[in-house]
Amino acid sequence: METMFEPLGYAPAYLRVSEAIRSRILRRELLEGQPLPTETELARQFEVNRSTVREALRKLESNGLLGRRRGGKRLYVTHPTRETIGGGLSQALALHRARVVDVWEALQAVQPGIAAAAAERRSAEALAQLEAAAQRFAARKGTRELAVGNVAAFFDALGEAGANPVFTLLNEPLLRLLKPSLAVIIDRVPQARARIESAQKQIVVAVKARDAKTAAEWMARHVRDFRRGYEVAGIPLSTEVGEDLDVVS
Amino acid sequence: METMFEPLGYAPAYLRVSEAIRSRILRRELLEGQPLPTETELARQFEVNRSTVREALRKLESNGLLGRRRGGKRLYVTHPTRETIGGGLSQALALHRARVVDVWEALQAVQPGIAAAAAERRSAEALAQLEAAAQRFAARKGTRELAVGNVAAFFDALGEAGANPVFTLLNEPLLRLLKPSLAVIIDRVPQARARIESAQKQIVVAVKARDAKTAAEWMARHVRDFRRGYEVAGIPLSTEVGEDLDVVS
DNA sequence: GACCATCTTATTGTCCGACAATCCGACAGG
DNA sequence: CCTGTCGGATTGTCGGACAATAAGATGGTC
Repeated sequence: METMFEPLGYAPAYLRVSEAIRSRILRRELLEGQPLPTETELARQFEVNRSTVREALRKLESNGLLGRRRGGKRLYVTHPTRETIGGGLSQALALHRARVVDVWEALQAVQPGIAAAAAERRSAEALAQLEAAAQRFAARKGTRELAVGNVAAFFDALGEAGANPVFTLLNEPLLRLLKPSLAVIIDRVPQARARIESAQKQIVVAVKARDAKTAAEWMARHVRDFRRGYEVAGIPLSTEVGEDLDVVS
Repeated sequence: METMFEPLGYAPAYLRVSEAIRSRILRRELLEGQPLPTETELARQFEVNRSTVREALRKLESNGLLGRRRGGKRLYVTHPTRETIGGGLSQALALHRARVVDVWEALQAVQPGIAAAAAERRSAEALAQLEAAAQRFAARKGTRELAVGNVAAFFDALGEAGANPVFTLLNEPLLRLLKPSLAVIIDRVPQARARIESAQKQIVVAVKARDAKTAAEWMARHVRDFRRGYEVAGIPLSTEVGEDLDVVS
């Protein structure tokens, strides 16, 4: 027999509490930055034990809906940041055995669109950020790690310039996953830095001129270059992206 | 003054416990499907109180790294599902005030790539799934909600056919966010169903023929059609995608 | 042996009360 | 205005308790 009846949903108290808070945050009845009542107070209002409240809070905390100020004790209403999302998503992708070629393919699909959006809508400040990022990379100073960070910063700035939160949020996990292999490329492929630098320059010019088509084309070329980088560096495309096991909270 | 010193990091016990378990899951020392020791046992091993263990478990649970079987009591090691990720991401996008135009733009960027990947790599079963989804939509029966569900199922099947976990995971939240507005389109635009049906047919043909280029082109057209749908249906593109406030756990 | 009902035990969900560490805000002094 | 001090509030953690129920063992039936 097919499933005729759903199990009648009994939800444990800690879930109901976390749902209650979550829904008020989503409904914007609790605003970002606003401090949450103390645990004791919440326990009083929900008429449950403080331990139960704490379990609910831990859920919301790791969803990025609650957070605390640096070194602080109280919880504040927060919205999930790029980092929160990026951490969760890249963790999930690592577990699903995503390979560098998968991530690269996604990058190839997404980035030209992002570049186009950035060219169309970039503000003056966003453009400045983008130029700054490109220049920081072009300075060529610093370790491999720094260079990789600067590449990521360029993509981030571009995403930001597109003023599309979807792009901004999707960018982060992809870059995070590519970073390790990108570091290898920069190490092993002598001309990598120069090629990246020139691509960034072209993209900046196009974005500055609000030329979406050219921006997208250069970006497509740029991303294709990464793939050649993998080949030249001798990184098998089927390498699994490994989560770096860093703390995500 | 610039930040000269990092705060020396003290992590509360519940965080250290959850990190310890998380890292063993990511390292695949704990395998999917494997049952976790009981709370009491974990408390014994970590030498902390059971309440502390429980807080750690709640975190992992809402990260999708632990879950329980239907109606079950014990926790098992899990990998984050499409739904888990999709829930979190769409919630985040809703909070960041993503608008339908933002989501649409992302769809426009991603979907042609997905269609191309599907055409190149689709297995026989995946193709069958895709055809089934298209036929279910073409049947035209059922409510608006059912139709919307079938549209989403088509995109899902396509993502699956691409055999790229990145695409699979990115697809879900975008569709979830579009669903409500898509429902309005199907309601208000008489020719919507017919246009979707024909686009799906063309895409299926291209995927079947392993013709990546055509698949991508039709998909691009298909997505562009959605935008026209918004206009005809009188949905402002700047409408914020509203999270439906459904339980995500 | 395979299937089923029943019983026992183990485990989870929830509560209570307690206490040390420490963050917060106020307040006084240079 | 910055710095040092102080009391109170709040969090992190602990131990112990108990009801509800899922999981596993037991034994009977075909």
